[in-house]
Amino acid sequence: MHIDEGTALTTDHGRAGAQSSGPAEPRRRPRLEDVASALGVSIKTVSRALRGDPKVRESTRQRIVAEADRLGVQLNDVAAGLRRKNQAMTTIGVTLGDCTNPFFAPMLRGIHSVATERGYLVLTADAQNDPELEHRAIRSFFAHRVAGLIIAPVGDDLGYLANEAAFGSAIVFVDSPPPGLGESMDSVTTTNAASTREGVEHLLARGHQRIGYLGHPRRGSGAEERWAGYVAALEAAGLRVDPDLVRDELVTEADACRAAEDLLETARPDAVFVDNNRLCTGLLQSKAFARRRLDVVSFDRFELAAAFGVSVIDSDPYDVGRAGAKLLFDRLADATRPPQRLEVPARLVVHEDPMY
Amino acid sequence: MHIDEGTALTTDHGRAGAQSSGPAEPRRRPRLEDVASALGVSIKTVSRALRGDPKVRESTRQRIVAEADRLGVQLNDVAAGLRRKNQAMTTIGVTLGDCTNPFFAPMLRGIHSVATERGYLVLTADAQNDPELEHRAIRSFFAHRVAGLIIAPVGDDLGYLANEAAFGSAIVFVDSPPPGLGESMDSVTTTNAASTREGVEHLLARGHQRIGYLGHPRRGSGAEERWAGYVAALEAAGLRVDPDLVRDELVTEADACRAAEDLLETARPDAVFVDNNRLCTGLLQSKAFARRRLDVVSFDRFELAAAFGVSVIDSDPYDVGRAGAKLLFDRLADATRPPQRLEVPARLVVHEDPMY
DNA sequence: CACGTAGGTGTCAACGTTGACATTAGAGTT
DNA sequence: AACTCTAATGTCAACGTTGACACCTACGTG
Repeated sequence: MHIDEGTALTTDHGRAGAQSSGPAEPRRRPRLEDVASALGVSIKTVSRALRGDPKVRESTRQRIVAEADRLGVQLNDVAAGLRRKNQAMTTIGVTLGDCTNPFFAPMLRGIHSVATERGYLVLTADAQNDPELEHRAIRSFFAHRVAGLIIAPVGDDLGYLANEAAFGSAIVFVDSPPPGLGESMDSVTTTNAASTREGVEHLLARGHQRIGYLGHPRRGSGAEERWAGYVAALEAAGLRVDPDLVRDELVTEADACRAAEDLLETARPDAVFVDNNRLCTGLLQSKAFARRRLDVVSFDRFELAAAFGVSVIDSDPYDVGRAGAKLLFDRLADATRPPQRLEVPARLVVHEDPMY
Repeated sequence: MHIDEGTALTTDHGRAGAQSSGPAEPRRRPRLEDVASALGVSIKTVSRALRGDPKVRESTRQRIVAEADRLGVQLNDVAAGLRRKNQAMTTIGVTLGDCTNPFFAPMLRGIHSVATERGYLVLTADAQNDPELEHRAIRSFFAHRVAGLIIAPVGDDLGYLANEAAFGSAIVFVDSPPPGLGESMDSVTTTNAASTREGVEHLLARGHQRIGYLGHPRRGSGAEERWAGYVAALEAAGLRVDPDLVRDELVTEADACRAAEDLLETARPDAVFVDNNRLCTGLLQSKAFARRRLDVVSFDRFELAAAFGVSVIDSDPYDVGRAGAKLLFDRLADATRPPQRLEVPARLVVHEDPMY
């Protein structure tokens, strides 16, 4: 690629030695100094002007901004980062246990929205449900000197983070509280137990007595709390938990699909509560469900729940994301305040089967 | 800030100076120098050892790695970035037109997978279908000195990127070719026309003649090509395009839902082709569809397509992501090669309505 | 008029790392 | 013994920015 004079646009600041044989020598990015020398001011003044420091005469500021625009000069965040306390970049890291979970996309959007407001960028990592990948991603994030971290954890011991927090990095957990870190960190979870109970009570109120349960492993992600909500609802209604109606330790959609075939065939529930959206979509894809549609309540929203008439317990993931990000920036602003544990309320969204 | 001797590591890192009045003074992160002085070698040697430079005696390397581990020293990517050509970080940026589109999550995973292999991190931005946000995100990315950029564009003139490419940044477009940049950049798209034609022919083969069309605006995202595929299939079958069967300029799910109500009620198609997944989920949520389920083929996969018996044209987004990321790193490795336009083949995945 | 004050601007030395080049020690060669 | 060669290590000056602090001017104020 040969860069000819016309490429310039904002202006041409071609590096003179045009007869250089080799091709594609990339141009050097313009820096503060280019503006400074063009205008006969110091680099420092340019720096100040571009960052909106008020200690610059308005007329100077305008000249500088104009020239910077003309040259296409933009502050180098990397260099600026190096100068900051802790060398922190204006970047936050987000690790997702599984980025294809439909819960996470809107959550990420919530995080983005807050980060953008504050002028931060978002690094993402997809742990693919593997604690080892999660750990590696987090290490990389710190090597990049993120200002903070939002973690939807998959590992069950993140003790190694305690270290990092001591270096001034803010850390917030979303979706599930900090495994292996006691109460010492900020987190955003949702009303797992109460909302599950509400969901199961909804099914009871519709006259169902035999309510199946599909759940993921009890550790992490509030699975215990959701289970507790299920138990509580049944007990309050004077019903016993029937182990035949329960399938847990399910992880993938395929697990849930298989479990659903089995559950619906053998235990014949009137209705089913599902502990998260991934498992619910598994259920919906089972032949047994297609044959005999029954009332379902799922934790977590998913696309098309309405079209299936599946009621969901929706802990608005966008809000979870925003709340998590806000918590992060608050902690960044004040490292001393006590750890916060936020609970975003989840609400039951009832959907009727559109096919009656 | 007072750095005390015991700063050590993975273990108990009580910040000793307990009597310090102000709380939470973060410790200083250990650096190469800490290892160097602990071992009586130069910083440079530590740098070499930690980066795997072979010009270090094996025994020295081991001592250094061990000590670095003990102290929790990790290379500072920010500082290293500053030293690199173009000050590029080991980071790539990804802008998504709409991060909640189910197409993008697996694509992002594909990008992550390649980036991780190469030791790069991924910055994401969500343009929310707003060209202005897209532009701002891209500017921020460059301020952070990303090595390269993967763009699923929403804006219809990204001419401002030409500049950046000249500074040595690699840029790849996914999903839709570079608007306003001619043929000058790498891109990954899919077989829009051919696969659409295949999808429509599938509907024709099932005996349908009146095939509705729901589509998004013709500019961008291969909408034109998809439309062309629809037209070609009909014409090949000796059918005319009936304008009553076509609804386009649809953007949101709600648009599609409304359009579907109208289309199904008034024009009474036998089957429908939908131009993307977002619109398809809109269709599926319409009352008209719930009442009268008909054969549907949609471009782009979405969760639960199988459960609805909707056939999809699946341009495996994971592969698109991987291909895009590979293109990016290839360009980073060789800026001079001619721009590549990759087409990932999309294949028709037929699903039968599970309810018969 | 000496003196403080505030508003602009500049100088200098970092930040943590690495490229270029210098140095040293030891082994091998004549 | 004088030499070359190589492997291993070190020194120094960047990279582009900003914090700390110095300076200079103009403008009160007593």
